[in-house]
Amino acid sequence: MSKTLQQIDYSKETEALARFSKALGHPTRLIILKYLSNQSYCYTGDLVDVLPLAQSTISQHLKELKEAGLIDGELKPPKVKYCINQKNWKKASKLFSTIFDEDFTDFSCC
Amino acid sequence: MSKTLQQIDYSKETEALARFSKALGHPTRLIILKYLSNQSYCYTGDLVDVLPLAQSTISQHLKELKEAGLIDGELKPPKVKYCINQKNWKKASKLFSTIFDEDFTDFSCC
DNA sequence: ATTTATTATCGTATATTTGCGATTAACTAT
DNA sequence: ATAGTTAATCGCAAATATACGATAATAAAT
Repeated sequence: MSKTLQQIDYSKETEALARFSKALGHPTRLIILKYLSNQSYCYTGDLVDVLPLAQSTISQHLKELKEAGLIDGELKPPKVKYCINQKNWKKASKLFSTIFDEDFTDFSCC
Repeated sequence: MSKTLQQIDYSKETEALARFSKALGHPTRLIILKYLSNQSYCYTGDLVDVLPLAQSTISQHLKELKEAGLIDGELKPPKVKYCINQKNWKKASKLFSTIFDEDFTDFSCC
């Protein structure tokens, strides 16, 4: 009686929220986003100067944030200028709001 | 010139937010939390009935949510009654709010 | 003491993530 | 054309995550 599996069809919203959450699920990436918000934009090299991680590692984290849609990269040769993707950031914000809404989970319980 | 590494000392808040995010970073766990919020509580078996996943897999996801502090489990032999951990849920809510605050990232950019 | 019901844990396989150094690619400037 | 600067990608290793079936644990009820 194996409960076959793979693919479960999650809703678009669930998929999206999981994606965003996963991207936020590493301290380094949170630091990057925080830095990015303070500076409004930054280059890869700025982060390499700030973080005690190899350039390749930081580049990888940036890639993940970009693939999750949370940041954009713009070519400014020979640099790359990163900034937060406002559209998706708002989308993420809304999705997290629904989760943490009062009536999502305000129960007397256990 | 290796940028030694491991351990980076992230702030408590960053660690906590990463932890919560990671726990939310899988669709199945979001479904579980959603279910849990609709029912206010549930047993493992309820989820096994609902989700197309093996009992052991679901138990594992519950464990992760529990270890992240997002849910509590109470023994009601032979069942286990799960519910959302309101205290940590609020904590998570606040942490995510700080991230998605207006002034965290509302810039003209790129 | 045995059986039943429920759930956690173990062992395993596979996939993904995280990190590194080395290399390549892209574009400037000489 | 060559050299310089910056960042992405490749290849690798180690750790973690995700799924499963099988087994163990827990407590109730017979």
